[in-house]
Amino acid sequence: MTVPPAPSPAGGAGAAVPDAPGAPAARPRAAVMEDVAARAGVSAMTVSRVLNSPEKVRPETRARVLAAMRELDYRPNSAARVLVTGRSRVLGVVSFDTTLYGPASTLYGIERAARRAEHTVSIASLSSLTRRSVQDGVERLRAQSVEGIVVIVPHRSAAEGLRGLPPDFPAVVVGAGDDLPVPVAAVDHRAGAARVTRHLLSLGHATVHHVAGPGDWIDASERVAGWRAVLEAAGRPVPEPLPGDWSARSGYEQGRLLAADPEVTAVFAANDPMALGLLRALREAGRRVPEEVSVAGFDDVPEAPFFAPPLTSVRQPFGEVGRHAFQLLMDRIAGVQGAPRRTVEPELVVRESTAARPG
Amino acid sequence: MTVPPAPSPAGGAGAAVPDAPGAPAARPRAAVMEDVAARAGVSAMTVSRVLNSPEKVRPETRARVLAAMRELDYRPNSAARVLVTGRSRVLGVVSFDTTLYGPASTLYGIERAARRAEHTVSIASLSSLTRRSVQDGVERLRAQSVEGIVVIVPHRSAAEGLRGLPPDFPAVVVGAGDDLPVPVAAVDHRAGAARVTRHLLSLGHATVHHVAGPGDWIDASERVAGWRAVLEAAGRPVPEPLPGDWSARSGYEQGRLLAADPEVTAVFAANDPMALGLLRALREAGRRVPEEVSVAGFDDVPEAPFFAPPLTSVRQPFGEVGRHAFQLLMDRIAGVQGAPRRTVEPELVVRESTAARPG
DNA sequence: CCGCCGCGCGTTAGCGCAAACATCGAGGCC
DNA sequence: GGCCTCGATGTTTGCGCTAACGCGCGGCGG
Repeated sequence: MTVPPAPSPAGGAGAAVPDAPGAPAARPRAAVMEDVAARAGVSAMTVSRVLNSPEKVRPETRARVLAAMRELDYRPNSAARVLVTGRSRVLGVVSFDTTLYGPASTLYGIERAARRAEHTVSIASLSSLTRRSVQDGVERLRAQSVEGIVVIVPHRSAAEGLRGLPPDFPAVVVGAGDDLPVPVAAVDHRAGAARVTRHLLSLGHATVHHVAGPGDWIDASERVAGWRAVLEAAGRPVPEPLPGDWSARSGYEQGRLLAADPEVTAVFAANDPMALGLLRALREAGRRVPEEVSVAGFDDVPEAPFFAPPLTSVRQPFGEVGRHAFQLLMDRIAGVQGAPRRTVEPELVVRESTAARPG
Repeated sequence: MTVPPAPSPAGGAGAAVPDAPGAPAARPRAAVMEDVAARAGVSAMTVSRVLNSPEKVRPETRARVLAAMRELDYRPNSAARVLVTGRSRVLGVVSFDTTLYGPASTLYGIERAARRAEHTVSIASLSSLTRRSVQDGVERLRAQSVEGIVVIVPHRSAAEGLRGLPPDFPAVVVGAGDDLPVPVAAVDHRAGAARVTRHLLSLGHATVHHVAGPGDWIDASERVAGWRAVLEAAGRPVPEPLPGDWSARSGYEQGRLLAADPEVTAVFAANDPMALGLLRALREAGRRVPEEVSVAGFDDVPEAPFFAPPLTSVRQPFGEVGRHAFQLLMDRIAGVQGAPRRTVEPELVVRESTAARPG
């Protein structure tokens, strides 16, 4: 590819043409704006304009410049541009474990939204859930000159870690508490939990047991709150929620306890992996689902329809949350004040793991 | 030019002290090196040295400078630094769907390794698997001045999309074919598939059926190859592999076909979600696992031990692969030539979904 | 007592780009 | 037809930082 090496004897200048015909060439320095300008016979400023406000350049000139860019395989130096404009078009995402379905999906949604808006995403994952660790993650990203940050850490530590942030630094939180001075994009976990609990009650169950997520995760406590509210409103006994850690294993362990209690006819697990563990424990204990015990989860992971039995769950629109988070962040960067909250409703998906109460 | 607009009547200096006591303060411009220098009573160069080669600055001076930094909440402008040094300490990761367990885990491994080496990670996900799309992802990252790129796209399109890359651009591929001119970090899928196939044969099965991943995914074809090789070496019939798309649904659909065939006593699914679908199909068809049919998966997702029954699978050390990818990339950036290949062996994890052949 | 060395710090220059202003020619207007 | 406008391009400047070199001063050998 690429046209002749020498731009011109007159325009001499020529810094670096990619593939010199002669020798093996010791890494020809990448073309810069000046090189393009020389080749197109214009000034560097015109090249810059072609990039940033093409309508201000006569079509003919523009074409010459674009051709020169192509020929030299020119790519703008983002560092220089950021230095002078102060805008990096990069945003940071702080997350805990991007291996979990929820965070991974949200991250994915953010990234897609960012891509559409011609931004890129840098990530910082945390090795622990402490105030310090969150601060550190934010710091790592700020050091990279990101324009703003999305924090996907639905954990108390996020709120704490964010307190120190300068109030004008653009940050958005996904799914965290309501006492924060930053915009929040969230799923209404409380409504989702309420919905699934009501569903179970409507099937005739006297009450619903709950295997909760870790208490310091905000999602987890919201789900507990939604579940509890429905039980209380219905005047049903509220069993002590059993603590889990989101893992299938913890669901399994709590499931063994629950399976031993013949009173238990309906269990709501705070996420799908725990529900899966629960299903295994019940099966091992010889308690049939849903004939003897109904089980519901939360998240609606893609595999939920294939559990044994297919799992009733609450579908979280992670992609949408990601988009909202991105949009809130862009608004914030654009100078919109305040701490708005965009909440989306999750959807109950009823499958075969829940059924009428036995007897 | 330069030098303080108002260095000091006293120690006054102050370009931008974060919290001016007076008015609401219209966003006090962030402190720059010159501000720190003024406050510490040194030149900007000394401030720079404190950051980059502290041993060249007398401890006393260094302490003054550090104090000034803290007082001004100074943070170096990365764009300026990148502009002048040419090094960004950012690397890019191109991935397809970071929602899938494998890519997500690998990304996570890379990010952890990068963090330890004080690098950050930018991501670019692809909306489709085509040569163009991969090129585009790479391009987006290059435009951000990343120092190198890891491509987690174990798909034919990755190889194609990478061909156009300048040979000296640092790039590393995770788990893709061996005809690439770039370093590769991979799991030995072939060995893993062979291992699980041998395991099934050793249980007395006459042959092993296979639900494969999409043919254009390199992992998928490697697994087919490993499975096929073992069957052929053992002189067993090689059934036509059934095509899946990695999803539980596709495993389910192929499982319905397999369940209808009484000859089928052992099935190896190319990943765990498909194995899960398979399990459901067999269950629905009344074929018991493992008594009548043995099922094995690949990946060993954290939930696999809680499937019904707990799934025999092949554990992929994604974290290790991520670390290798990062290391290869760093070597490459440091100038190491060649296209080395770091392969890790996956491990067979036997659980209850596989058992001796019936009868 | 002179010259040399090297430590510790300062000065200069320039990375690549875009904002702000300058320039220049072609019309339009009365 | 002089003057003003306006569109298209050029020139200057500086974003914040670090590489490269310069300089003064104290110590040390002869």
